[in-house]
Amino acid sequence: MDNKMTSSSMMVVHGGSEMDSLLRRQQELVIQLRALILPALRDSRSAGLAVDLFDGVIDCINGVISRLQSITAAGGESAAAFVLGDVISNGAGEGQEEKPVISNAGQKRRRNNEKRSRSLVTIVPHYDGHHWRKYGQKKINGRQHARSYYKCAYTERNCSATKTIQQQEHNRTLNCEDETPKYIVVYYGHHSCRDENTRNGTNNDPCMDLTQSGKIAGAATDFEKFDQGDLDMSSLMEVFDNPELNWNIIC
DNA sequence: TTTATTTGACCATC
DNA sequence: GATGGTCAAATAAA
Repeated sequence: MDNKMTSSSMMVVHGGSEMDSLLRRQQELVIQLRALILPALRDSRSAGLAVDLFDGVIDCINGVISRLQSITAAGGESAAAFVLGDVISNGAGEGQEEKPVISNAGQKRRRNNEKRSRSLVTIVPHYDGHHWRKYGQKKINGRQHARSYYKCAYTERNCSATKTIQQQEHNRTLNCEDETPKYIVVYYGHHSCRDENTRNGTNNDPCMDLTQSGKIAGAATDFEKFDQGDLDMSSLMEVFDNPELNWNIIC
């Protein structure tokens, strides 16, 4: 995937911050690959398996980053300032500081950022293997595009997972000159509906049912763009190598 | 008729 | 008071 990765393991001892950046880069690439592959998986079982695998890889990377942080902190070396599990640190928070919410009182309150699981930038924000229902849209102060709010379509299963999608603004000063719209997707909470199916020993995950519903939050148009038949690695690499797609996450 | 989306209002937090 | 997150009625689409 990235040739730079092959030599990264040699930098652990003396290059903590460099290792950080390499790991972050690896994590970004995995997340991008996840966003690319999931739309092409028509079979819901395959999509579910792919989500599990990708999440497992991402979690492993997070674990390594966490270990590395603790090592560099103990050694007095300044670790790179990034948020674990958050690919686009600072940017994903929309300028908000990560402050814990103390009170649980009241139905409507600002989101508890501690619930945030992960975030990413993708050109296919609706394809993450889950079935979402849009429940709101808000114009965010200082933002060109409105933010959309989604929750898991299976809230009757006590699934509390939510996500927000916001189109990323063009920033030509930072080498983002392509016209392909990108979206910042921030995930919150946890898919308990998925756990339920896992416990039952089935793969019939309603969250993963990408093919049966044609109304997955604006998915149809995006799916047509990316459903080009079976994937093969050579063509996949061509996509990544395509400068027009500009796979840089942090712009 | 059912289901999903839109949108204004409400509420919590800053 | 400003802002962001959520609710719920109205509306649109299948």
